[in-house]
Amino acid sequence: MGEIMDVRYPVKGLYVWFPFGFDVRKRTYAIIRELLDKDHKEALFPLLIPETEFMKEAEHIKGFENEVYWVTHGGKNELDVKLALRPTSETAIYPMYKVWVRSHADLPIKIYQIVNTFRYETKHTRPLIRLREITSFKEAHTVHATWEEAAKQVEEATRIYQEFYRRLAIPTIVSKRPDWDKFPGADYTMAVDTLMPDNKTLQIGTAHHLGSNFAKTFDIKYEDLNGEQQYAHQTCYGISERSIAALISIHGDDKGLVFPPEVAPIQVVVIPILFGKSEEILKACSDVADKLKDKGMRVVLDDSDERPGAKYYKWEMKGVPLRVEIGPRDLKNNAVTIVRRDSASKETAPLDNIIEEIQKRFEDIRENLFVKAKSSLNERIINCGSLEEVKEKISNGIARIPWCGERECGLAMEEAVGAGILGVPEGELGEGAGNCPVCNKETGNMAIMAKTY
RNA sequence: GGGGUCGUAGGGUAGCCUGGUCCAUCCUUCAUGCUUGGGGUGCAUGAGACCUGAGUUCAAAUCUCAGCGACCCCA
Repeated sequence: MGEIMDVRYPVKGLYVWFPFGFDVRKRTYAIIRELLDKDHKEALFPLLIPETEFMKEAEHIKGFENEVYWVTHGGKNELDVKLALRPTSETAIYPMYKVWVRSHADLPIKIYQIVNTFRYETKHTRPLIRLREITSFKEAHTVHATWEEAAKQVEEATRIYQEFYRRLAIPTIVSKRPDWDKFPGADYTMAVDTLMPDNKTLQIGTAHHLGSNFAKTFDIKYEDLNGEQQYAHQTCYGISERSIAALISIHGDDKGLVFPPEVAPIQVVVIPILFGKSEEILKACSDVADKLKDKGMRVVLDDSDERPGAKYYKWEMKGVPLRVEIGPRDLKNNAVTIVRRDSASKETAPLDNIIEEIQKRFEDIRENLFVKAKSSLNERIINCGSLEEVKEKISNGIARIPWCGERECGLAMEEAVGAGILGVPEGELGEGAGNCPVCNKETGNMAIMAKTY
């Protein structure tokens, strides 16, 4: 973490991206952009939202009004209409959607933006996870003709997010949030969670079906094929720098950062092993570095005069996926020594074939990181038969337990355990057989519970 | 929401209880030179700090109050 953010900024909940961390952010967000750009357009809406728009949707207001920052003055003059710093952009975007949407031919609209948002968090703030300025909020807002199309888009959103996280080698669980935990103003919320090393889950993506709730308050209507005015149906879905919190925490180890090659600011470090002065070895090292750079790899040649061991620690801490060492022994064999950050394995590879040797390992590393993280997550999903058992084991991971789906039962479960219900996960994880621990009704739904960030 | 602990160089700390011995300790870091070189080389020299404000006092890193900030526990 010390490499990524500077936590010394003198305002609570605001942090500074170091250039190194920003580099990781840039490469991470390039992936989400790549995935979204296939089917979305990127746009940019204002940071300031007039109170008159912000206060239109009752549920939405209830959900956010306690954490809104207000701009009340322009210079010394008090503003007639206060301006909110967006806590999220529905109320900035939807007045424009009202203007933009006229006919069924205008639909669907799929727009995203990557912006900062502000929330006056009263709980403990932490870098990348709970912020007063979310610096990297990727929010998408879509408009559709029908509820069903919007529902499909929510599915598409969670699919995109899972693909995104797979690229980062982060395993995820997708579940439908319980009704009491959905986005304010939504019909329902799908959430993407992952499990952190301390056994708490981190919500790293959400997708909300807004129905026509916002369309009604913001008067977003289209003329259908029959010439009738219809309310539009909407979705929104978001990802933040929590994705980077997960990236760092899940792969990192006691030696420091570990990055999948795709997002690593430095992918290869070349370290010469010198005895006395050796032009020959330095030359071989810079040749290798140049060769890799020509292939577009991000390479550093560390020819500083620290001892090799000191360099190893330094670059390991920075999460460089591969280290290439060249010493007299290697040179004699026309070879290099390649050390992997993810597995610490030390291998000898032929110098002539260096590019392929490196590329092959990049792919292995991403795969290995994902497999490792996935099995670590799976090992910490604990099947439980009773609430007592959940309570006992919840600090060891994610508890899986039957739940009838009723609100009263769910709230009672959360109360009894002192942890949240994430929801009923998609796929096998959410399917099973048993009895709800509260009402004892038979059910095929398995809920997951966890301590959350 | 409630309770608690804390703030000393870039990072980690000693000193605070019992005010003066402190132009503030040690480790790390950084700079320079020599030395060294397949997992944190050694030596020398040097650089760098008492969160902010008010108060008590002859005297404040140390005591009091407030602000800002950090961390922990409980709901």
